Amino acid sequence: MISNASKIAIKTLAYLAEQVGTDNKTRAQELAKTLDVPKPYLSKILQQLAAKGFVSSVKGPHGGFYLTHEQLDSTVMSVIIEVEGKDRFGLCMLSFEACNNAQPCAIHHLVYKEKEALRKQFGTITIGALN
Amino acid sequence: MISNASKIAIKTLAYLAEQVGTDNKTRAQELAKTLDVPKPYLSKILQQLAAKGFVSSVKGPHGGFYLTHEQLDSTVMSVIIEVEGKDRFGLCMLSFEACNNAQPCAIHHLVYKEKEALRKQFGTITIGALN
DNA sequence: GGATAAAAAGACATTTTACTCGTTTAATAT
DNA sequence: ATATTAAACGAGTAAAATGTCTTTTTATCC
Repeated sequence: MISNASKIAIKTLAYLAEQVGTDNKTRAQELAKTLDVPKPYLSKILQQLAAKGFVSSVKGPHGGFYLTHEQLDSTVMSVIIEVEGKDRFGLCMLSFEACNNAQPCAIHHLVYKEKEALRKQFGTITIGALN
Repeated sequence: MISNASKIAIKTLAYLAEQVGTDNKTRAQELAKTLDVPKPYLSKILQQLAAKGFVSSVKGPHGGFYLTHEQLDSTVMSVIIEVEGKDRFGLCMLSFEACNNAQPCAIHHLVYKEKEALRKQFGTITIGALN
């Protein structure tokens, strides 16, 4: 229901959230091993997230990735949207432009409650609140 | 949340369901135009569905696609699974093998209710009950 | 300042999904 | 029977998602 890149992003940020306070940075190498995802792909995603301020990083010896307290407050939804470039949960499941309660697609009434609920959940929960 | 092929399949079957009783077959040409989807792609999907008995077809002049009364009873879920080859809604959103209430992933408790609800909706609703 | 460690950057490869096209097969009407 | 119509089949193309590799930059330690 979300892309692989989103999954990796969420897993990684959830893991880094647990490390906040320990004054530890975590290398991409280690993250990849711990989370069992390909390191180069993970790195690419982390770069994108770092560029947009969702995660912090330092280069060089003893460098790595970490989260500030402020970064714990990003919502999971904002992370997904950054990674995927769009809000899957806001779109009509059959891709009708103007699908709504008044002009519903064939499955609108079947799914809109759940879709809205997921949207609200992801829009409310923060990285820091995971786990 | 579902593939484009699934969307096309659902739209098409929903449309054909409306035609049941009129003794009309609908050509791929016409379906493509009405539903505004590429005809060759639609044809391919319909072939797959026809091979598995989700839709009926006749070749030649005045041929086309149609649904029998029995075919109205296929669930939307079974159509999605046929087209996509898997059940997206049954899988963990973070792709953890053994994700469940006892051993939840980082977002399990955030989404499992909605995921189960969608699964139930799609598993219950039939093509004939759409619209 | 030089060696080293680690992220950043960007080009490249693979896989999956989406979509197209040309030919064959089968049904119908005449 | 033959022409016509429309689905079936199969190969091929395009785009997006996924994943890899190499080089460059930056920070740190000595």
